[in-house]
Amino acid sequence: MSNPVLNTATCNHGFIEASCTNCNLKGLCLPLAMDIKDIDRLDSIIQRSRPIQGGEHLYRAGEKFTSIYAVRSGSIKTYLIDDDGIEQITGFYLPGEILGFDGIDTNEYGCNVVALDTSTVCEIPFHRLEELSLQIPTLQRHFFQLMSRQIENNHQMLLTLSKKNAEGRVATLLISLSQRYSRRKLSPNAMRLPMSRMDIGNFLGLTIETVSRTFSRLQKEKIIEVDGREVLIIDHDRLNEICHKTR
Amino acid sequence: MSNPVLNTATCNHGFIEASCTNCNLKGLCLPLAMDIKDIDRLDSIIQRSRPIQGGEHLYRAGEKFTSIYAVRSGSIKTYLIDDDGIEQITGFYLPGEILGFDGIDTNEYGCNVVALDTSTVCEIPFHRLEELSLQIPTLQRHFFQLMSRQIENNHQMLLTLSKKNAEGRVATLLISLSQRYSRRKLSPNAMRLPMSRMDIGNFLGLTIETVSRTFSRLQKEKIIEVDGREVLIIDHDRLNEICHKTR
DNA sequence: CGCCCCATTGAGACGGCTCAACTTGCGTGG
DNA sequence: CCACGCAAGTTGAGCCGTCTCAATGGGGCG
Repeated sequence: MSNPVLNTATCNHGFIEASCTNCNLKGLCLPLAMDIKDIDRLDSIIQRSRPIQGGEHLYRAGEKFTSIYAVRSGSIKTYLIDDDGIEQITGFYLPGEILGFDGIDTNEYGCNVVALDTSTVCEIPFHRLEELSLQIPTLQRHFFQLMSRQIENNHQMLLTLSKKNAEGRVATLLISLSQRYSRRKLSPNAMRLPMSRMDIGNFLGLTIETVSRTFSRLQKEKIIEVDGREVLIIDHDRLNEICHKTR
Repeated sequence: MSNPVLNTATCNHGFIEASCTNCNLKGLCLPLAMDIKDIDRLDSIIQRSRPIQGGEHLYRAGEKFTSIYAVRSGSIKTYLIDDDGIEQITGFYLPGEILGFDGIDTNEYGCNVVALDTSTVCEIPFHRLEELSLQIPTLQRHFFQLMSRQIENNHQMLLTLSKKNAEGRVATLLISLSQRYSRRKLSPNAMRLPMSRMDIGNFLGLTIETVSRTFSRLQKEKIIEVDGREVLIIDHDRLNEICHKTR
């Protein structure tokens, strides 16, 4: 179970022993493109905690904003709750991805954050990150870039929700997940979805029935193979085309 | 025509004479909550240019990212173009609002930006703003906050597109515009829409016909009065309720 | 074994889209 | 000054994709 690379490993989610320097996500995550000695400074402010169980909340909308988080293992969703109880999932986060930016403005978290699987996260106290960003220009730059990327992703999502039909939306999600898996050197064609049909439907503005029917249709057309949460992408090219299907 | 407050005024869009210190948008815009001497430092890197005509582009997606922009007068829209030519308006920007954040990540602008009316903008070269942010902690903080706010706005927009019906979407846009007008001490109940029905439909994921019918219905129910682009909000409370109408 | 939850599938309803006709306002040119 | 064309908006009729409601299937767990 213990990782031979890490000399103080205590469990298979690797929290106590972790450091950015030997983290295999450092090429994706916050330390991207930083000097070794700067990574050590960043490392010293990062806190790693015990794993979060699936269904457990990391924090909720309205709580005082203190930290941003990097996903270390597992998977996480963020969601809004409207005045009258309508929920909207605003994103799924996989290892190496960073969340919590939406709390900076009001000093309260804007989203609810819950683990989909058993997950571990790195907590980065924002005020210390801010101080460090004043001292390390590449960190400040990188932080701006991460927020900018989130804005771009949201813009793409607006287009998806506004212009695409059910097939286009589902295909777009699958391609996005596939790309994010392959960035982590995992297979781009075989994946286990971390979220339920309910979550997919909520995220994409569809009912679970429509999501289910769409999966079935894509399977019948031999573009994907689906077995519950296991998805195989058979025909990547056609799936890419379907991403652009409009209403 | 010339503004008596500004001693070198040359036109009613006020570009050459402008400075943050005497700008009546400073309470909304980038200088928010900055010291006077820091505002002067910010001011010194900001460039003001000639007015942009309605329909004229400020920049296009793919061009090299150099600056962010604050709207000084008029109104501006940003939009994406998909691989196969589908356009999605990603935002409308009114005086005091800031755009261009989406270019930081890739060092290319992500959106196309075009003026809806004759407009003026303040151009803020990003690399100089970055340098200044390292020296002025409140500026760095404020910059983070502005990007965070954009992320939060986008999340709200995802909810709107994913969960609301046509009435809910149109009402949400009207309330948003109303709030932004009143922040500028303008009437929250009487406004002239800067964008066409086409733009509204594109932004909200509806056809122009549906937008038009929705305006007509809201008018028949005496919630608003519409005359082309002139809109009066008659019953603010009911319009607020309609914002939450789901599919 | 039986219960519950999640997913799938089918049948019918409905909101928004498509297509088309008509109106209105505005700029151009006779 | 009016005639004309053009762009933008409104309104109506019919269609289609997704939702709603309901029944069924399958896997995990007490």
